[in-house]
Amino acid sequence: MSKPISAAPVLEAHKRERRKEARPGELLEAALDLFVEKGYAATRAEEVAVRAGVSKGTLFLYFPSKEELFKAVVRENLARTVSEGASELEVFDGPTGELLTHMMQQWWARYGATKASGISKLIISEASNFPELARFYQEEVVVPGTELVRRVLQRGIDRGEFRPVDLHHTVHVIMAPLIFLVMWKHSLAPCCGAAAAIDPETFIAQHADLMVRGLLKEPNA
Amino acid sequence: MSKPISAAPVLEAHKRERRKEARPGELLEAALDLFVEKGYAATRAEEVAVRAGVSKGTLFLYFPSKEELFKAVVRENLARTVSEGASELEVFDGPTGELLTHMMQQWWARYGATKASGISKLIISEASNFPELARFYQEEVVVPGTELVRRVLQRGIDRGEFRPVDLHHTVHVIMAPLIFLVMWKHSLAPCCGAAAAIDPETFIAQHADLMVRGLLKEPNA
Amino acid sequence: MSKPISAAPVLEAHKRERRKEARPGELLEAALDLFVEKGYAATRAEEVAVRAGVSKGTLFLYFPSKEELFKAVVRENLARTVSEGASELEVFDGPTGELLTHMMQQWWARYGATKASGISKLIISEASNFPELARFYQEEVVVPGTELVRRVLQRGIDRGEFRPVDLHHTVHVIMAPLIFLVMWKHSLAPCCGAAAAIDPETFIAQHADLMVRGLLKEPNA
Amino acid sequence: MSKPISAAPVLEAHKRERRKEARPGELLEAALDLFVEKGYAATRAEEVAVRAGVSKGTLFLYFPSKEELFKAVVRENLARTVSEGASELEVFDGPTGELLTHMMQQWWARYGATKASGISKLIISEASNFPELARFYQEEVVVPGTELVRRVLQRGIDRGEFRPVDLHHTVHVIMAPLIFLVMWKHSLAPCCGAAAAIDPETFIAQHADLMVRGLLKEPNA
DNA sequence: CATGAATGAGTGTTCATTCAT
DNA sequence: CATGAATGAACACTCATTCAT
Repeated sequence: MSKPISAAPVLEAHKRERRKEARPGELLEAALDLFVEKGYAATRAEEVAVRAGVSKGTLFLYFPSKEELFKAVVRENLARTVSEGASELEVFDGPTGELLTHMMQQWWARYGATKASGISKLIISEASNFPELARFYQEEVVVPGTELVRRVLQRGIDRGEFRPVDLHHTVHVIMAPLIFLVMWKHSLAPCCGAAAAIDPETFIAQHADLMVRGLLKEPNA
Repeated sequence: MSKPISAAPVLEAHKRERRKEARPGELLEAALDLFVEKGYAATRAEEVAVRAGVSKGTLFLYFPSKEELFKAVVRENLARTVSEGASELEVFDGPTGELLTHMMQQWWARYGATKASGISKLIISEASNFPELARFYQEEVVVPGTELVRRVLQRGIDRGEFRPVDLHHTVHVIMAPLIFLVMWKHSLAPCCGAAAAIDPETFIAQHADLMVRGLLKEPNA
Repeated sequence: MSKPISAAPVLEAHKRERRKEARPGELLEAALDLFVEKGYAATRAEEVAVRAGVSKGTLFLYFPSKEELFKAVVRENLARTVSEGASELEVFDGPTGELLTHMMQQWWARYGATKASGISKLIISEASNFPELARFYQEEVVVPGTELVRRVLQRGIDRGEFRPVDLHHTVHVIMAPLIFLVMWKHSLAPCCGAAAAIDPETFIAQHADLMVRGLLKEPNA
Repeated sequence: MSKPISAAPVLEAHKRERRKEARPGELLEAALDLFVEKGYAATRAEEVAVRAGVSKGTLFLYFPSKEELFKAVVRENLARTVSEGASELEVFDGPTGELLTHMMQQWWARYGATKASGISKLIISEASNFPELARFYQEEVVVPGTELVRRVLQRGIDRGEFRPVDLHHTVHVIMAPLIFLVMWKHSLAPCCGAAAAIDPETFIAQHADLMVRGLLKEPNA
């Protein structure tokens, strides 16, 4: 009952730190982790707060509702994605097949391999519950992404490297395995044994190789 | 079969001629629809019951819990998928490129285009919350499916039609756009405008064409 | 730890009684009690449920929200009030002073003295938080009530018993002490000592006497 | 008073020339407004602080809790009310009917019409949740107020102007419409259309006229 | 067997109150 | 003294599950 006269630093767990600037970011990161890991519904607001090192109340200090938090997570992580690869296209000077291969590898390295790729899985999983977000994703990510690939294909055709193809569907055929890879990584990959494991780099290399061979006018090499 | 001559209310009999043995099936169908459309968490047990035309209590008479209902939905629909295409491979006698193309088209017609494809979306969306199901799906669907494709590829290589390739990853590259198509159909497709719409048959045709061209030793014809 | 082999009737508290018909009424009554006693905000939904002998969930089975419960309580109890005194006016044949006195006494006996009068206090206390209800009360209770009194005054004037007066304000002057009585009963009365207590019947008698004397052309008797 | 010749930001000084001693008063005023307008529970502490132009923390620097703030608001405003009309009675020399009428008009002008009258509404609305305040109000306001009116009535009777009446209840009958007027002003008045509006001065004049006529021995004039 | 009224643990959200700065 | 970021107890409401009928 009597306090020990120990001089030990009793550093309290709850420091009530004050750092308004950092909080939203910390919360968004925690939320991204949990939403990706467990899905929107299975993630409790308090969990997010705790993982971010704050109390439940603090979460609602920065985001008016769980739904808004979710939307913020999506917007935050999509912003980075958009228009990163566009610059590659402009400066590249080699054969289009190499450009296409390079861009796919870059996409994986810069997005697919990162935690942020979880939001693609998230959007697709929760699309029906958040149609507004689905449309947002469609317009802000899918459309620009498709457009980018379309321009690469057009470049190949214009330069006489690629056969003329149904641009619209070919674009999706090129992107589909990339999206698949992200979905896989965030769903079945953690559950399936090492035997069935997919190595992303090899997978993309193989996909790129097949695509380019299929597109080239003269697949001689 | 013969009507009783009693004056008792006979109206009821007509309204519900539902055979009781069909109950579980009707519940599973209703559940599949709703789980696919809204996800596991966002689907309420009562909704399923109502759509199946029974009361809430009846649902729990056949399935001990919502979770078990979910698992049953998955197991039920997985059964249909497995081992349908195997027979095609045995009897087919033409070039492997045509076989591959044919099998992809059949897969879409018999599975992808049906409501049952929703369980692929379901599994992938809920994998982290139901790892047991994910593993089940992996073993019962993914592994046999990949095995099937692998054998087709092997056939092409053995017959000297296809180049020798990294079988493991090529198999996934071939399947990825199919899975993508299913996910797309059950997530973003309902939200995106007609302009960005994907026509499954064309998409698969284009995919198959590119794959086969990429695989063939002599892609002349 | 071991159960006694007593044969005593263990009648369980939670009988899970099934009586859908009665529930809304029971809940409304419990809610009326508590809202009147503690106000809208200070009354917890679960309290209402418990007092009605059901669980929290059951309350929301019958009323979609606490606010709707509140509105239902108001509507339920106001329905009785309206248009009860109208009939008196039609059949009465004596002097208008007596009619007025009689109606005031009846109003107290049939409404003021009952638990339902608490909703008048409720409305007035919560008017700013439920403007919709305030308007409802204004239109459904205040307006018809004033109209009734106005007709009584007009009768007195038409028959040459009362002086011609400012009808609009006189009506309110007549009703004000009645409303006051209800407010008093549900606010300060429970707190003030017996010395300051107001006897409703005497209060109304005195009020009626003064009013009638003030209205009569020839206050001789 | 003289500006420093420094180049330092001087803008701040102008914006907030608020003297610190005035804080509690400003908080009480803001609180009175909000409590009257929205009730105790529906008024958030931060709202009060914001309206008073200070931060949330400052409020709790001056008042240990929301409840104490509420009590302070009541006590503060009750002080003004008490013992204002007593002096009138002493010096007035005319007929008691005129005195009574005059006092009622004065009460409205000096209390009823002011924001302070809101506390009467407040007390009555929250009496059950703050019985201590109710008793306080009863003793400090109601009892002295009643006593004052009683003395006026007694004066009228003693001077042979008024009939002998039941003093206790008559006093309340006289005060009731005044209290009603205050309640009305702070509850239904803001919601009801102009048609049903009550003009306080006319209302009080009519009430006074009827009272005096009802009390006078010879209501001839 | 089937029903649907009833339950209560669980979750999102609010807000009075605290305290490091 | 003043601030406002942080807290956490409290409450409205949901929904899977139970069980008397």
